[in-house]
Amino acid sequence: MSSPVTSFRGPQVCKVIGITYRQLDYWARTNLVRPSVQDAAGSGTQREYSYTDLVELKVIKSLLDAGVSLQAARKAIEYLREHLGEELGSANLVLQCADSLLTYSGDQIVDLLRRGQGVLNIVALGPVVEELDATLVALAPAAAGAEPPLAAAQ
Amino acid sequence: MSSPVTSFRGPQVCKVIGITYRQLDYWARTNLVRPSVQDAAGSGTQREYSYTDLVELKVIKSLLDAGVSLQAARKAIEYLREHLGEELGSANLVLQCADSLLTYSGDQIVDLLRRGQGVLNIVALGPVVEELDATLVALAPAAAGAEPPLAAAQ
DNA sequence: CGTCGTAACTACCGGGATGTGATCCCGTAC
DNA sequence: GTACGGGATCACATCCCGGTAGTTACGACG
Repeated sequence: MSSPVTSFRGPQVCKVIGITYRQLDYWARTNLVRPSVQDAAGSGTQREYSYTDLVELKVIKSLLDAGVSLQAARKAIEYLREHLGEELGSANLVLQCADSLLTYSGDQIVDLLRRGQGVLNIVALGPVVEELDATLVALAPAAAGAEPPLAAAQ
Repeated sequence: MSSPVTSFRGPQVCKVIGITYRQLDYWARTNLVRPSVQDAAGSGTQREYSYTDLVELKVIKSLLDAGVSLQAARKAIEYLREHLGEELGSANLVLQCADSLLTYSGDQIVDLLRRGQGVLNIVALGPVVEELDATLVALAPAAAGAEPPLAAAQ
């Protein structure tokens, strides 16, 4: 029995995340998210993204939809990339000025607001990952039977 | 005894808020924040901003510093403008997708995070107004003895 | 080998936002 | 009336971002 597909080609990624190919291309070329399975090597080759890449892309898309600039999203993803091993399902990615951090309770956020000096951008990662997984399942035929590793691991 | 100055000219506003004249000009011309005391009428005239204008400008600046786009800030300010009469010192301006709202407790924010679908941008208005007032006091000579109405009212 | 489909790549363009330098215009002082 | 300072306005340039369309190149197929 063939193993589930765990890599995704560019156009599939666009469909799953809800972005244009141009955005994906620009984000790859400017080193925001390069495909970690297989990067492109010129015309005719293909980019292959991992599930983790998709999580990052999904977070970026959520931030952009919320009105956060691409520049700020870049910084946040750099931080997230260093903490992907942690339990994301219950974490919140918090952007505070140029810093990012993960919080795991509402109290932590309230505390940040009280001690902070203005603005927080908060990404609840649970819902983001859930929506990603749901989209992967819904588009499974189109994505060649791709199986969300997080869902499978649970 | 002369009454305290309660309006601010363009360059003073730039100094207080920490933005360039170009930004102030662009924001006025594009109807983000027009001076409510006296708008410009061509070269040689002067814009005069009220304290409320300064609060709005300060919130915008805080949002931009946090990486929020000007477009998203526009929406937020439209909402804030309709609720300025409320107790801002203890309120949090929360941006959720295209909607904005004011919350007054950490519990409300935690609840929004649980029920929401991704990203919140939160402006703690207390610290923003406090920093504005502190800057006005510190620059009082430059701002011709301007007195922060909120501080005076408290 | 030629053709085709697919995806990557490239170039141009436009919109948003802002920097920079120059010019315009008003109010004030002499 | 002239000069000046301050602020508004204008024009051009730059950067970021991404849309659009055309070109390039690879692998599959006959």
